[in-house]
Amino acid sequence: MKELPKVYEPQEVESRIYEAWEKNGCFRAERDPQKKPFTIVMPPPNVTGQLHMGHAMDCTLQDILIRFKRMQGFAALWVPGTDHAGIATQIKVEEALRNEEGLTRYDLGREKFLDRVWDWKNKYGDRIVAQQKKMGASCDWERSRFTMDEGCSKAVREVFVSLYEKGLIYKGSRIINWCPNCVTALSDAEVEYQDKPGHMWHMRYPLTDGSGYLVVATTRPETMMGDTGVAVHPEDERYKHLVGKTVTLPLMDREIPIVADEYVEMDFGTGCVKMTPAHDPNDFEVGLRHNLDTIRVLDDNGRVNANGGKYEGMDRYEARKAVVADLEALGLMEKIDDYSHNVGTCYRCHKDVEPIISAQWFVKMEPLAKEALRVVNEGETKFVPDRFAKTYTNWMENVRDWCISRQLWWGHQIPVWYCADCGKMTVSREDATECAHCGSKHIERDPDVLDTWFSSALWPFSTLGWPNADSEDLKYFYPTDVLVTGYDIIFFWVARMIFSACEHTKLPPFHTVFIHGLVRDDKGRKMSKSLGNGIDPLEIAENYGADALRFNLVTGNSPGNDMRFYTERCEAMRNFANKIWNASRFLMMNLTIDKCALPDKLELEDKWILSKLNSLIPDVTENMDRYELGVAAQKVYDFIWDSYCDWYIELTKSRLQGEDADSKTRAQQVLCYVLTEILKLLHPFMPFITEEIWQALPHEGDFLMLQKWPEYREDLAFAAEEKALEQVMDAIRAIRTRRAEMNVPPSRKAQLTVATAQQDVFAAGVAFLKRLGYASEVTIVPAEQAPDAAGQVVIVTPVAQLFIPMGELVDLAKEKARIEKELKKNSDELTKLNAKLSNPGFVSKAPANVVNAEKERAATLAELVAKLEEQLKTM
RNA sequence: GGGAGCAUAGCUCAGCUGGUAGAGCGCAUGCCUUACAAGCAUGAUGUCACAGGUUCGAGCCCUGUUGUUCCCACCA
Repeated sequence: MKELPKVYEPQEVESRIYEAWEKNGCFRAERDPQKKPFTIVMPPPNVTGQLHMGHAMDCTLQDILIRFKRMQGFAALWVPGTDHAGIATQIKVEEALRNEEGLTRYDLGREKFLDRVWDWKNKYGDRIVAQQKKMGASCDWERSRFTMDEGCSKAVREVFVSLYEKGLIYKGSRIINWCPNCVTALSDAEVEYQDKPGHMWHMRYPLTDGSGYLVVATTRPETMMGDTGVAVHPEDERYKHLVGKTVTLPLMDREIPIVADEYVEMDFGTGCVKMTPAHDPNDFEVGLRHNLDTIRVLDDNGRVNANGGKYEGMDRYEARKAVVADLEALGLMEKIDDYSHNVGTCYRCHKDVEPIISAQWFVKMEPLAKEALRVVNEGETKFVPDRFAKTYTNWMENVRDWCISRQLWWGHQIPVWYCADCGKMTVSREDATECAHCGSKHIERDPDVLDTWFSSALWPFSTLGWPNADSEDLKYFYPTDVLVTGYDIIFFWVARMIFSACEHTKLPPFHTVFIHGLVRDDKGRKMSKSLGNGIDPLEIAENYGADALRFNLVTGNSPGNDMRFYTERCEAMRNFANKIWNASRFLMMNLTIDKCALPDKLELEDKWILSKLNSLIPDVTENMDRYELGVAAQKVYDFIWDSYCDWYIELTKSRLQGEDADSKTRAQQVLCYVLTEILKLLHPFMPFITEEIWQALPHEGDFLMLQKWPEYREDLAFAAEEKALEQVMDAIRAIRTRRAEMNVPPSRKAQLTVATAQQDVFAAGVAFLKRLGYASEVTIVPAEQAPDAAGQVVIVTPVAQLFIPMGELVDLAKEKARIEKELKKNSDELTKLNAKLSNPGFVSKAPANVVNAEKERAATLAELVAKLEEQLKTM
C-alpha cells in the first residue's frame, strides 16, 4: 500500500490530474443521440485580461453545473472563449506603444496598429485560459472561440446586414455619450453616473430689447457658446410675456430666442433654462420642437472648437473657468451656488462623458424588445433568483436605441461603404469593391467598429456555428441551457443575447439565467485595481488549493447575493480537503479488498451510514437542480465530516482492528462504498482531490469525473436501524458530556451499566460504548432491573439509564445543580409542548404527522422528566 | 423620482414548501484516543431590526416603520 503524506498537497496533485483529464479527452463533448445535451457557453473574458476573483467564482459555478450534468449522463458541453474587448484592449496596446516606442496608433496607421493588437492578443490570449485550467474548468477547449474569429465575424456581418435590411439598424445624428479621453461614442449602458460636487452658476442673459435680463441656472457654463435658445415653462407667469422675444447671448453676442416648453420645471433653478441642443439630450429634444439651431462647440477631444469664439482650443475645464471669469468681469454672474450632481463618466477610463451630437449607428430597440420581454414574462427564460427578471424587464421596457458604432480600430469594422460619386451607402455581407448603386469604385469603408457587446450578444449561437444552418453543433447543442453570470452585466450582455437570439434564431438562447453576486473584499468593498484590494485567485489556489478556493466561493452565500472574501475561510476549506484526505488515507491503510461492492450482510452501523447516505443523495441532487449549490455543498461537507469521519469511521474501528475477518472485510467494503459515493457527490465542488483519491481506491472506469452521479436506492433505506443507532449515539454523547463536565480524562475507563427497554439495540452497540463512551465493561439490563443508584453517576437519556460507578469523582452538590438545571430545561419544554397539544386548534388543524411527532416527543420528554425527578430524590 | 437587496451568535453568513434557531471563524475547558493538532471531545453566547396583522403555530407569509447597500432614471 502506497504511503500517503499526512497533509494533502494540492499543488502537485492538481496539475497532474488536470493533465490526465485533458490528455484523455474527458472534457470533449460528443454529439450523442442517445444522450440529452446540456450546454453552457462561458461568458468570454477579455482576451488580454487576467483572472480575478469574480471570474473564479463564475468559472467555479459553471464547472460545478457542467460536471454535475456530465455525471448525470448528459452530453455536457461547456464552450469556452475570449472576447476581443474593443476599448479595453485597444487602450492597453496604445499604452504599450506609447511607453515602449513613444508612438500613437496614428503614427502606425490602422493596418499596422491592428497587426500589433493581434500580436498582443496572441501573446496574452492564452494566459486567461491557463488560469481557468488551474481552477479546474472542464471546458471543451477544442471548441474554444474568440469573438473576432472567422465564424463569429461572419455572424456579426450577417446580423448587421440583416438588421439593416429589416430597418432595425440605422445611421442618424443623435446626442450620444462621448468619451473625450477614449475618443469614441459609448452606449447608455457604458456610462456610469457619479455624484460629484460642483456648482450651479446663475448667469444673466440680457434681453435684446434692453428691457432687462433673464437669469439662467446651469452646471455647465462652458457649453454656453453653443446656446441657441432659452426655454421657460409655458405656464410660468414670470416669463410668459417674454416668450417670442430674444436674448443676446453674452460673450458671443448672438441673438437667441426665448421659447416655451413643458420640459422646463418652474420650481427648479430660476425657471429659465439655456438650451444647448448639441450638448444635452433634453435640449436636443426641445431644439427639435422649436427649430433651434444646433451648434457644436466641443471637438472629439473635449476642446472648444471654432464655434467657440475666443475660447477655441481650450479644453472643457479651462473653458469653464474662462467663461465664468469673463461673465463675472462683465457683471453677468448673478451668483454661484455649491451644487452636487450626477455626472456621467466613462465605464472604462472614468473621465467625464460629454453628451455630443454625432452621426452614429443605432439598433432600433423597440421591435426587438417585444419578443425579448415575452420570453421572460412567459417563463421560457427564467432568472435564478427570479427577482432579477424584474431588473431585466424594467430595463427592457424602457430601453432606448442602442448606439453601436465606436470610433476605434480594434473590433468588427462596420460593413458599410460610402460612394464618393453617388453618395449612397453599400451595406454588404462580403467586402465591397464597388458601389452597389452606381458601380463606382470610389467607395470608402466606414472607419468605425461595432460595440464589443454587439458580437458578445451573438455568443450563444455564433459559437455553435450560426449562421451556418447545417452546423451539427448548432442543431444538437442549441439552444443552450444555463447562462451563468454576475448581475452587473444583465444589461450589457444578458439582455442583448436574449433579444439577439430571439431575432436571429427564433429561440431564446437559454432557459435559465443563473445570476451570482460580486466577490468583495473582507470589508465589503468592491475589489478593484485602484483600491489595490484585489485578491488574486491564483495565489489563493497556490496556497490552499483550487478545491479549497472553489469550495469557499460556493458556500456560505446564497445565489445573487454578494459575498465577502475571507482568506481565513480558505483555510477552513483546505482543512476540509485535508480531512477527506486523511479519512481516505486511514481507509487505504486498512484496505485488504480490491472491490468496493457492498457486502450482503450489513451490521447496524453499516445500515445507519448507508441509510443516511441514501437520503443525502436525492437531497443534494435536488439542491443542485435548484441551483442551490451552496446548500448542496454544505450538506456534503456535513455528511463527510460528521457522519462519515466523526462517527462511521470511529464506529468501524473496533471491527477493523478486531478478530472477525468477515466483519472486517464487510466494514472495509462499506467504508469504501460510502467513500466512493461521497467522492462523486463532492466531485463537482472539489474535482481534484476527489479524482485523486478515487484513483487510489479500488474502482471501475477510468475517471471519477466520468462516473455516474449517485442515485437513491430503495434497498438501502434503513429507517429503523438509523433510529436505533442514534439512540446509542445519544447515550455516548451523554456520557461524554458528563465526563467532560467532571473533567475525567478519556484514558480513565469506567464500568457502564445500561438499563433499557431497547436491549438489542444497546447490545449491538457495546463496542461503541466501550470505544467512544470510554466504558471498560458494559452490562445491559432490562429497564425494570435498574441497579441501585447509590454511589453511581446516573445519566438519563430518553431510552435508557446509564450507571457509572465513579461517585468519588463527583461533586455531589454540583451534580445536583446540574440535574436540576437539566430537569428545568426539559420540563419547561414539556410544559410548552403540552400546552400546544391541549390546544384544540393545533390538534384539529395541524397535519397528522406533525401532531404525532409532537405527541411522541412529549411522551419521551415526560419519561425523561420522570427519570430525572426520580434521580433527584435519591440525592 | 422608480425598483431591488440586506438587517439572525462576538465576526462573516446559511436557514428549502411556515412545525424544537444553524455553520465556519473566534472564545472556554479537557485531550498527542496510532487517519487527521489543518485534529478529537465538551461547552458558553440569540427579544431572528422595530410595530402591527394572518395562522393552531411566524426567522420564514402580509402591512407599515427604521437603518443600510445597490440598480435604473435624472431637473438645467
